[in-house]
Amino acid sequence: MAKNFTTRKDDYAKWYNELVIKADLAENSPVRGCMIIKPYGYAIWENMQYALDKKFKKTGHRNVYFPIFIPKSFFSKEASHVEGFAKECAVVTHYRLKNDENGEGIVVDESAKLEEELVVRPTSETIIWDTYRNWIQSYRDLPLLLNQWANVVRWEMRTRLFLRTAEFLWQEGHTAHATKEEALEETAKMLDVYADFAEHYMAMPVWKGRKSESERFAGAVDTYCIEAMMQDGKSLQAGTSHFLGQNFAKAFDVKFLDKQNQQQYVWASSWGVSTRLMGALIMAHSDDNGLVLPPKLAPDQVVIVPIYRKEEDFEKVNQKALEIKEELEEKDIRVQYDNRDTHKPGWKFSEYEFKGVPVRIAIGPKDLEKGTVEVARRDTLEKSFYQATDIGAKISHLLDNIQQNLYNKAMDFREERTSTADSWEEFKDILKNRGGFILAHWDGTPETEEKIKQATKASIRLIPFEGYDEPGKCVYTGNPSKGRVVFAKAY
RNA sequence: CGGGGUGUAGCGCAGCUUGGUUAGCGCGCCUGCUUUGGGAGCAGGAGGUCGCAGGUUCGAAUCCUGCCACCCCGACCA
Repeated sequence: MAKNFTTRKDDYAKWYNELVIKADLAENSPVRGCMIIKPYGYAIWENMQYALDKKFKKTGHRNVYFPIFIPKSFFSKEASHVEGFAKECAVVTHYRLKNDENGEGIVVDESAKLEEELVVRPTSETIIWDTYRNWIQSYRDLPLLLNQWANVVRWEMRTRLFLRTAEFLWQEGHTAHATKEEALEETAKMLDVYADFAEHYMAMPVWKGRKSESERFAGAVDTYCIEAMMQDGKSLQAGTSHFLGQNFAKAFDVKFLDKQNQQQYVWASSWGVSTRLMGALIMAHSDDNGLVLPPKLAPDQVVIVPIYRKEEDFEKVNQKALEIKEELEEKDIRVQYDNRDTHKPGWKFSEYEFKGVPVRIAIGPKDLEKGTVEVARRDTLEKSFYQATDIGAKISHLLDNIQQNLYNKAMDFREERTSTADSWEEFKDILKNRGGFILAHWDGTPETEEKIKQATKASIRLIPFEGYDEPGKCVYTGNPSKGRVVFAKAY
């Protein structure tokens, strides 16, 4: 049991904050709103990156890198895009510092003012589409399927580690296509990639759908998203994929000659996931004993702790532990053998439990006599003894089992906390007493959406692609509705 | 930017109301011995511009003024 650790029931927000700090994932930086991602947290992010990057490559994308600075004038070219991001942009205005003449230390050198101010990218559509103009002339240049891993800055008022920070890490895909159909297909395909990643790697079930007009990306024609339920019943947008139509092509004059020798504007998509996924991962599975990580993303899948009293015990235990480590590594299991004598076993147990290592193996003199090892799984906190023979296959199987169990648990939780509401009273009652997702009819107007949000703080998280399109009456106005949408309070 | 709160050792805090020896406590850290199957015990030790600046006073962590920083709750957002 972790010491001085807030429980979820006690204060969910505090539980999250403490978990991030105490599990050594990240900490606040000297710069307000920015975070320092620590080695353990970064290792998880690297595992996410690696898995996603493979999927991007497999679907035909290649990586590029565009500058962090964007000329201010680029931003004004797509009207709704500027409007969406203008309020949260950091701007570089000078390029030199100097010693203050009055001895007040280093100051900005006013004489070194930039001719054109540079915006620190909040997203890269503008600079990328300005460049695509030169890269695309013919239908033979299409499709152009590129992605970049980068940092972006959005000057947020209130921040929380991983969930919302002024600077965050992400990946942004930017694709160009000859036809609308192709661009739409790409938008849907990449959402599927995200959903697949969320479910199979993060062990986190997600809803797929489209955003309402008010939640749409600034500059997009349509925004698709995946939404996951956190353990407090709130929804977290885990990934977005945008159909940009010809908006950016027109703003940046990106045209190509088709087979009929006709000039046409290019069709576009963009899509991204960020370090926010770290927040999602933490809140999807962790418990009052600390972090719980799915084996596929855990930096260490197994930790081996040796138990001994005397030096001669250690030599024997150590030898066996090294054998087991090797057997596990042969099965491509990421394993850490912690034979430090600076910490006691009990301390190590607590430490790795708090850090969410999926499986712990303890080996002591008694195990050597019996030919066993003690195996503890983090997800259920169960301990059992395994015969040490063929340990690699057994643990490999156990890791698969844990991965699946985490998914099932998250899915059960989501199902249990998903309701349908057919009246306004019912809608309010569910939000107040149960929270979670509510499937309800909506008349399709931004006005109603806004009123519901004002009244309940719940917003439309997504409009499902399929399966919920039977007509009905809006839960708020009673006006005709084309189908149910998903309402929830959101991060 | 509105409302609330906090700045004292690496971290978490007490002390401030009612000014007065050398500023304390817990965790962590260092040394030694004993320990090691769920966060060890004992002994010794290191570590402080009390957020910053000014003022009141014989004397300020403590009282007064100004400033700064950070956190929480709102408005904005992936």
